[in-house]
Amino acid sequence: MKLADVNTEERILEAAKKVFMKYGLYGARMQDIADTAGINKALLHYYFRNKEKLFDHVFDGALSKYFQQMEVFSDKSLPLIERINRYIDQMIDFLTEYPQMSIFIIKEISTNPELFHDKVHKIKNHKSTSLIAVLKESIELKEIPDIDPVIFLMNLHSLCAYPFVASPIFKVIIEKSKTTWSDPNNEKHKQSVKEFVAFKLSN
Amino acid sequence: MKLADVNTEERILEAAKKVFMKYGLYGARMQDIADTAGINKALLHYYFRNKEKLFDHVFDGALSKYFQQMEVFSDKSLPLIERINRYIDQMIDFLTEYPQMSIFIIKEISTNPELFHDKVHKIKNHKSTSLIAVLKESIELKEIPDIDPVIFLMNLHSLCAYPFVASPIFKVIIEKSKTTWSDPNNEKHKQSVKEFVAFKLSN
DNA sequence: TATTAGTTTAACCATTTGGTTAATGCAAAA
DNA sequence: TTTTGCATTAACCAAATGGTTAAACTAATA
Repeated sequence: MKLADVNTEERILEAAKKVFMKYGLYGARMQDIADTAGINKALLHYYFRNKEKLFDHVFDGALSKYFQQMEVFSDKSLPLIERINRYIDQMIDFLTEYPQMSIFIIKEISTNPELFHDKVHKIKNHKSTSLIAVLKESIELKEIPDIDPVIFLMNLHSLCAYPFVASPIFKVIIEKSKTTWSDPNNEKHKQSVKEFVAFKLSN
Repeated sequence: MKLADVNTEERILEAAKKVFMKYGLYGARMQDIADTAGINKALLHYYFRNKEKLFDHVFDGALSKYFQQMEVFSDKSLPLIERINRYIDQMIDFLTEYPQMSIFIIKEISTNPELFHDKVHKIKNHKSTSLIAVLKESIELKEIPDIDPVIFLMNLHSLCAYPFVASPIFKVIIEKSKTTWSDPNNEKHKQSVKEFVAFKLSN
């Protein structure tokens, strides 16, 4: 394969990301993707065969990157709270760079829940589950208070991700309340999540 | 207008809700909506003129209901923490009844951010802003600690809404961690959010 | 019973859609 | 230079799409 090929394929993928992220699988138009990539529409089929396969490619990549942010939970060289704080830093930085990523995943899961179930089992580096196991273990060892690991996990994810997901709603609320608010405020965001962690996990 | 008319219009709206919530404005098909409602497709145009107007009707309704959950923030007969706790109870109950509601709003905002900006200014019962004002006032009166009202608001909404938004992701994580988790767990959810509030707002 | 007004239907329309096909272009190898 | 294999293009296709139209239906009124 020549350099031009790599270029065309990548251009298609970048364009597809943009269009699928905005319109979803069913709302996106192949001609739009071709226009965005600056290529002839037939090339989409030449390189990716059909709309669904192109979407799969994009969605699988997004899922993979998303779950990668949770791998730090398995890093046994770090104490528990440090792993969680690393996750907070990492996830918030990741979502700052790709603000639409969470929304995209959530959107498509909402439309095709069964499909998601299949896909997520194909992700090999699936370390997202380990936080619950690690929390359970630490609870048994009395290193942390007896909390509900599932609730903690949900709260942690919620605090990290939802401000990005609901960003336009918050902007309007803030605007209407005549509050000045500089955007982005990652350090404040990270700090507030870490405070929550400290509150829940300190003896 | 006869009863049959009210019936047809309502049937269309219920069907449109289902289809728009799943596929969004651009992914939804008018024939699908008609099939779901059990009517002839031309009736969609007879009653709602075109796809966009039908969508507007559904989306405006959703937005309105969503923001209604925040009206309790303005209830001056209640102390601050009670208002917030009422909001927590209310919002979580609301999202339990309409689990797709947040996702729907977030999805459509993500696709059409400008449109949302216009629409949200038309909502009359717009009391969502008042929590920030109330928090500021209470901070000045030294009734609560000096917190960042915007961060607090974002965290509050995050903790309430995101578990519903990301429900399929959590289900997979929980399943993979071999944890038993009974669904729905509203009381635990509410309690954990209220604990957060108490943590942030107690002197 | 005939008329009227509103509701519903089936057929139709122009455009769009995802995908196919054959010809052409391009670069590398023989 | 010719051949080969891959990449790209423009035209095409059948079906789907949102929307329109006129006829038929229905119930209420005169």
